[in-house]
Amino acid sequence: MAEALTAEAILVATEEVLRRYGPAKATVVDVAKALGVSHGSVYRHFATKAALREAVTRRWLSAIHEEMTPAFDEGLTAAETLRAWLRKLFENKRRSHSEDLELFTTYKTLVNESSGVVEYHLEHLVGQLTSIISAGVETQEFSTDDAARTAQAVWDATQMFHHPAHARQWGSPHVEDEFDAVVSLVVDGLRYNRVPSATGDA
Amino acid sequence: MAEALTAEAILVATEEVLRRYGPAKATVVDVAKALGVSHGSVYRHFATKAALREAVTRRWLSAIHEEMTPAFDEGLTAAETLRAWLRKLFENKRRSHSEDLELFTTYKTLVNESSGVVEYHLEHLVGQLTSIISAGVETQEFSTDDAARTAQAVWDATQMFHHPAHARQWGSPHVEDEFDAVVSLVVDGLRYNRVPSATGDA
DNA sequence: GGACTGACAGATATTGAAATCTGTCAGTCC
DNA sequence: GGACTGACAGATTTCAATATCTGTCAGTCC
Repeated sequence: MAEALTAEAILVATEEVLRRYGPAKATVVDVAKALGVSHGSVYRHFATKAALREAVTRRWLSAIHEEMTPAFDEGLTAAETLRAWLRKLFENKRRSHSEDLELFTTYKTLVNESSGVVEYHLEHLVGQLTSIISAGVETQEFSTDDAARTAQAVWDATQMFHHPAHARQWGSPHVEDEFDAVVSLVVDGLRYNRVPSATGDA
Repeated sequence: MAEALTAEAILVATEEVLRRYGPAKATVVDVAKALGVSHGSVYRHFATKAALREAVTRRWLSAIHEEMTPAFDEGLTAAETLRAWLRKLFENKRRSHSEDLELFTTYKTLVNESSGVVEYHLEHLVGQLTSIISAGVETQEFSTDDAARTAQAVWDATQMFHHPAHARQWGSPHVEDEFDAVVSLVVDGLRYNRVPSATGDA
């Protein structure tokens, strides 16, 4: 008798099937075939096809979490840490988009299917941003009375460079400059050493 | 004999047909039927179906241009003018999205079909932003060495509040707060009265 | 007895023949 | 003679039959 069928093995096989056939064509029967079992066996580990896909999505997103965990290098200012984090996120997205567009599209589809998982993922990343900003507030480099709210604002302001809806622009020769311009604008907005404006706005 | 068939009349009829049937079902034959002419007549004014749709798109976008022309009220600071302009854009988009989702979706489809028209539209709006920012630089309220580049950055940073890909979030109870947070962050980034940061970032 | 199979019902997707649409143009009508 | 028509060819879409897939479960096999 072969090794026992594990959830892990099913997830690996599902990823492979998704990669080969794409999200529209990948079936539970294909996954079972790839594993050399009947498709009924797959259902002993995952209640539905949707649950199986969601597990794959969760797996993929948690890899991003690890990859993105911010490095608080002692020699770096908060602005540098923030800039590096945003750049790493952008580079990762852009690379996976340009190097394997098909797979990128596949995961985009999966992610759209399970909004709950995405929400958690986004909260996690904004949480990482919050910790970077909080560290900057601690050293009086940044100023904000609500780090979480400001982190969300930084996230929102940089959507162009991580939200897949904007992926088409990632190939443009101007993106690089636009990224720098937006990040600079945002970092300037965060800075502490600012004299109160003479003409405050409502 | 009835009035002569004009391009204008065809555009109006096309808008109506698009509204009723949606972009997928609206045909040139439908437009001709609505006008009481043969579909061959429509082709005397528009070379292809795509050209007809593009003309409708152009018409719709230029209405937005007029609506968005910024009001340089003497009593307002540049920050207030900028904030008001961004808010008006957001409110318009949000309203047309919530009040007639079907029509909003229809125009989203049309816009995706003719990328050239959109590019011009975006350039026009960023141009309006540029004039607002330039005015702020003139009064020393804002600081930038390249108003056009900065305007593009402001546009990019506020994508969440005007790009249709983010429309789903416009219904969330948090959007209002997120809009304020992003705009405040951006306006802070633009301000002139800033002491050079002690620890500049690379 | 617990992991697995495979046949099954209802739901979903595929396919190809028939219908409709796009774009053209010779001909009709003031 | 210029605005318009309507029949036409090729491209696209629709629709219904057919095939495949999802999820279940009674039964098989160590």
